[in-house]
Parts: sequence; C-alpha cells; structure tokens
Amino acid sequence: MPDKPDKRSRNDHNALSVFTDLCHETREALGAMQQLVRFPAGQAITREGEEINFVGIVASGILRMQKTLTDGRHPIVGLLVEGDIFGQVFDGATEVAIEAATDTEVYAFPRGRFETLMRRSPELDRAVLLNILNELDRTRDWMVILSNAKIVNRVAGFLLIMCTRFVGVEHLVQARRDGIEVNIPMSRLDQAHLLGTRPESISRALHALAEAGDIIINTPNRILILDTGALAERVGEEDLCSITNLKNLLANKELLS
Amino acid sequence: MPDKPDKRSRNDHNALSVFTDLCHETREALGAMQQLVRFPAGQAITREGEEINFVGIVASGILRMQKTLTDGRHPIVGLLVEGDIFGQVFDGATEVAIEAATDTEVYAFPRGRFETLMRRSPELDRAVLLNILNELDRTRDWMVILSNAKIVNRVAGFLLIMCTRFVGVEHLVQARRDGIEVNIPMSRLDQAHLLGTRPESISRALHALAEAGDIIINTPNRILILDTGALAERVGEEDLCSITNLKNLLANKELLS
DNA sequence: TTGCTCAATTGATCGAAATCAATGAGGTTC
DNA sequence: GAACCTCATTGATTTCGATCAATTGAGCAA
Repeated sequence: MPDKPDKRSRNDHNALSVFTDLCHETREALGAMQQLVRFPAGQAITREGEEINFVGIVASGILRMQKTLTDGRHPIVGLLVEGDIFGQVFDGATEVAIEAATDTEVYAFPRGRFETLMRRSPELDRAVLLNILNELDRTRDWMVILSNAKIVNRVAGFLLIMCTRFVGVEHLVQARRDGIEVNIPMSRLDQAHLLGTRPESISRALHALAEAGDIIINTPNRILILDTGALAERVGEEDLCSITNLKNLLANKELLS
Repeated sequence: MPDKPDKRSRNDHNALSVFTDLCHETREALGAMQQLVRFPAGQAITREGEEINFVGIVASGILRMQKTLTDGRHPIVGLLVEGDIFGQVFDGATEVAIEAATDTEVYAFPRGRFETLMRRSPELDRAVLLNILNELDRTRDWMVILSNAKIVNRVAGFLLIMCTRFVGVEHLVQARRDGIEVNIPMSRLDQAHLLGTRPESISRALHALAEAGDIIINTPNRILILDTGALAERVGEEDLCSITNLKNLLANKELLS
C-alpha cells in the first residue's frame, strides 16, 4: 500500500489531533506503545459482545458500528473516522460490532497500558472523555435525522453530516467552485442501514434532491452539494454538526482545492 | 408536596446509587454541597445552548432531552430518570433542551465544586464516565428502534425500553400475575416525538399490539405487557437494554408486587 | 348537573415508502 | 473480448403512515 504512514504530520483537526494537547511525556508514552494495524474493507474488527484487548484510534478510513438483529438486519449506529477513539474503555457495556467500511488504518494501544496511562495523565483521561461526549452528540444527531418522516430529509441530513464529519479528511470532502463535493464511502445498502430504510429509497431520494437542484450526482458516491442551506432546511436543524463550519469551508475554498 | 425527600435510603440500583461505590469522604463532600430542587411537569430546566451552573442528578420523576427544529418540531433525544446525571460536565458541546416530563426532584451540585471534586476523586470521575457511557448506549438503542420502518415495532421497542429503564422506580413498573404493568409518564404527543411519528399512529400501534394479544391497555398510560418475547421479536433486538433483566423481574414478582 | 377543555381515539383520504421485479452500468475474471 | 457479478437505478404495485376531520372520554369549574 502506497499510503504514507506518517499522516500524523497534518494534524489540523483530525488524525491524532486528539492528543496534541497532551504533554510531551504522555505523547512519548503513547507513541512507544502504538502499533499501526490495517483492515481491508469489509473486515470485522469486533463482533457484538466480544472483548478486544486494545484501544484503537482511526488513522485513516472509515469504520462502521452496527448492531445485529434477529431478523438479519444490521442497523448502523455510528461511524468512526480519522481521529476517533474506540475500544473497551469507552465501549463499556455497549455491544456493537465494528467493521471496516473502507480500507482502514488503526493505531492500536494495548488496553492495560493505555488505561494505566489514563490514570497517570488527567489530560489523556479528559481527551477520552471529550471523545465520548462527541460520540454522544453525534448519536443524538443521528436520532434527530432518523426521527424525520420523509426519507429525502433524512438523506439531506445524512449528506450534511458526511460533510461536517469528513471535513479535512483527504479525498472525502473537497471544496469546488460551485459547492462541496463529498465522497460517500459506502454502498447504498449501508446508507439505508444507517437511515432506517432501503437502498431503493436512498437512490430515489438522492435523485429527488438532484431534481430539486440541491445537489449533483457526479458518480453514485461522489455528490456535489450545491446548496447546504436548502439541505439544512430540510432537516430542520440549523446547527447540525455545526454546519457553520461548512460555510467557513466554502468561504475558504483555497484551503482544500 | 408530600413526597419523602429521603429517597436515598432505597438505593437498590437507582436514586443516588451511582455514588454508592464512592469512598466515605467523597460522599460526605457531595452531601454537603447538594441541594434538592423541584420542577413541576412541563417546566424547562435548560434551553438549547444555555449554560447551566450546576450538575444535576435526578432524584425522582422523568426529564426529557429534546432538540428544537426550525419547523417547530421537538424530537426527543433521550429521557433522564432517577439516578441519571446531567449538566455541563457531560453535556459538553451538546446543545439539548431539558424539560420536566413529570413533576421532578433533582439534586443539584454547584458546577465548579463538583468538577473540583471530580479532579480529586478518580472514583467520582469514573462514575460520571460510566453514566455517560450508559447514556451513549441508550441513545444507540433509540437509534435501533428508530431505524425500524414499522411504527408498531418502534412502539414495541419503546415499551420494552420503558420497562427496563423504569425497573425499580416506584409506581412506574410493577409486576403482575399476568405480566408487567408499565406507567408511561408522557402524552401520546411526546411518545410520537420520541419515536419520530404522530400521536394518532402511536394510538393505533398500541391498539394493534393489544389486538395481537401482546399487551392490554388498562388506561391510556398504564400498559400491561403480556408477552415481552413477542415485543422483543418485533424489535429484532434480543438484548435491548438487557431484557433478560425483565425476565428476572418476572421470575421474582414478589420483589415488586 | 352542565358545560368546558384537553387528550385519546377512530374514521377516511392521500401521499410516500416498502416491496417485488427488471434493467442498466462498471468492474473483474478467464 | 466475453461472460459474469455486484451495485445502482427505474418501474409497478401494495402497504403503511401522515393528514384532515370528527367523536369520544376524562377531568374540572362553575
């Protein structure tokens, strides 16, 4: 794989930026115990109820957290992107399966040593706590989106979340002259699992949004968003995952173009 | 109000049981700074984006956390019951409004002093963390329920969550000879906000469940659950909020009857 | 008791999504 | 290149839920 493993250098606000606030020795200790692990797309990382013996931080790629229902459905309860922490520490009682949605790189830290370090470093403890709080926020955002009766509106919210979530992650969100192009790193089926519907409805909703002039479907997975305001209005939530950030992004196109 | 304020005594697994694991002095310190505050049903405790200067622990009653959308809708993103912690500490960046769904008593702790105590007591810190993790779990459970296409199934999950959430809270869940009676402390409209639908559909779904023989509607808000298994099968999630606990409850009816 | 108010329910209609089925497009293997 | 294979898309039909409208029922005040 020709992927540069020293992605840490560009820690604007993703990657290992969770830890930039930490003191030198803590970062040293983390660096000493970290190990880069690769997962190809589709591979399961944890099954529900399975213990894992490491704490992971996503270095690149997308992971999906999902539940398995008795009728075979696999609703997705969240996504993990660059910089997100996962593992026993904050998984706690939760029983979710984690799978690689794309090819993924993960920094793995042995659980025991990580927890020891957490006890010694309040900053690290705080960083983990913040990560969990963010995850809680995002999950609530998904709830708001799911409570939308019309699928078109759910998809609108989905696109916005994708943007805000992926801002700064290379090749996933890029500012264009006429809007923001987002690369959705999963199939229609996965999107359906996330939004509580079926792939056909996702397809129809996207094309309805295109019809309305809010987006342009460049390829099935590369969506050009023309009007973030129109999408936001559909969801009804002005500040979904701080859309204002998106507007800043638009204002500073040169940052990504 | 004739409500006994010394509810702390029955800390089986609710009330202030979050803190039973704490050492003596920490509990002393907490007791010294706590203050009991009452909120009548319907009263707003925090608005979205508003800072509150205390950390709260629900002593009795139900709070609902909700978002306000531009179109006037108020989707509910979670409930807080006896023993749940809320406030700036774990609200973090989240902007949710909190309202009393029923008459409520809350133990309030001044924020600054609470945080100081957290820094001095790793156990308290851990307790708060655990509470947040539980909240994350529950929010994901709501996601699973909301991802259900059919309203009947959502309502089925709703009833189960109500049971598991309210077990041990007096007057809300009681074991009967023929099943479990749960008291739903909110209107059909609120239930609709929680499940992403309209009150009429809630009504129809409940009566459909009654028709199917899974439940009996004693009064609009007092539902007797006859067959937890049937409800669980509708949701598809075997272990939703640990339904097994419910079965234990059924087996030990004398505990509550 | 009579009226009043609000919530829950029921009915009827309309629109939207699930479902079933078929076609098309892109990539892979041989 | 040809034969697949997966995924996205489109179409047709049916089911379900939103919506509008009307009714019932339970507190509550006078």
